[in-house]
Amino acid sequence: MTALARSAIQVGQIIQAHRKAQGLSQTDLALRTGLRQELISRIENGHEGAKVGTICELLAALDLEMTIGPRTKSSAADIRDIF
Amino acid sequence: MTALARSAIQVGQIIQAHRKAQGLSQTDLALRTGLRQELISRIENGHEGAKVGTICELLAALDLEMTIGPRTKSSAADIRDIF
DNA sequence: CGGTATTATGCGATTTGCGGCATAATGATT
DNA sequence: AATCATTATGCCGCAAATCGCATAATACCG
Repeated sequence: MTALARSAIQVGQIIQAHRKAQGLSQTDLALRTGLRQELISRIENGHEGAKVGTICELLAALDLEMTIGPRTKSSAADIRDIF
Repeated sequence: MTALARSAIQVGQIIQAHRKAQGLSQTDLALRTGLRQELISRIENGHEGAKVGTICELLAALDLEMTIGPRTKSSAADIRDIF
């Protein structure tokens, strides 16, 4: 459900996965965000230098959010360790 | 422990909080990352257009990581709901 | 196969990030 | 208050992101 994003490549993959899961085209996302389809394409393919603001807009349009916390190896397996 | 970051401003606040918590100055962080103190200052103050790569470097230097998932209201309280 | 939607890519133009340096503003310590 | 550490700001220059448009490549469907 919640995915790790330590690089731009991972960010792109996550965005693409959720966009597809919601049945949206890059153009749809572009219309929602005011960005351009070409840019979204590049970002989904791991564009290293995308801006934070741009990413946030995309995430918001996809009803996603970003969280920041201490580094962990896995993401779901050791939730148990919290308790 | 893990904080929500829906905007560049929040990203900056989180970075600043963790930097201080680790007893580091902006200059210290700059040395670790190869970035400049001035840039870190601007990012901590919510620089909208910072690059994703730059943010990732800062997070890594602070032993933090970013995760992306569906939007939720609270962050810790309803972890219980997962089970 | 043919046509259409979707995604990827190249390019010129404009905007903007970031390096780099200087310095102002703020904060802490004595 | 004076000094020193830390953080914030302004400006220049270069590199790069984004725009905007065109179009190629690919996938989808009848």
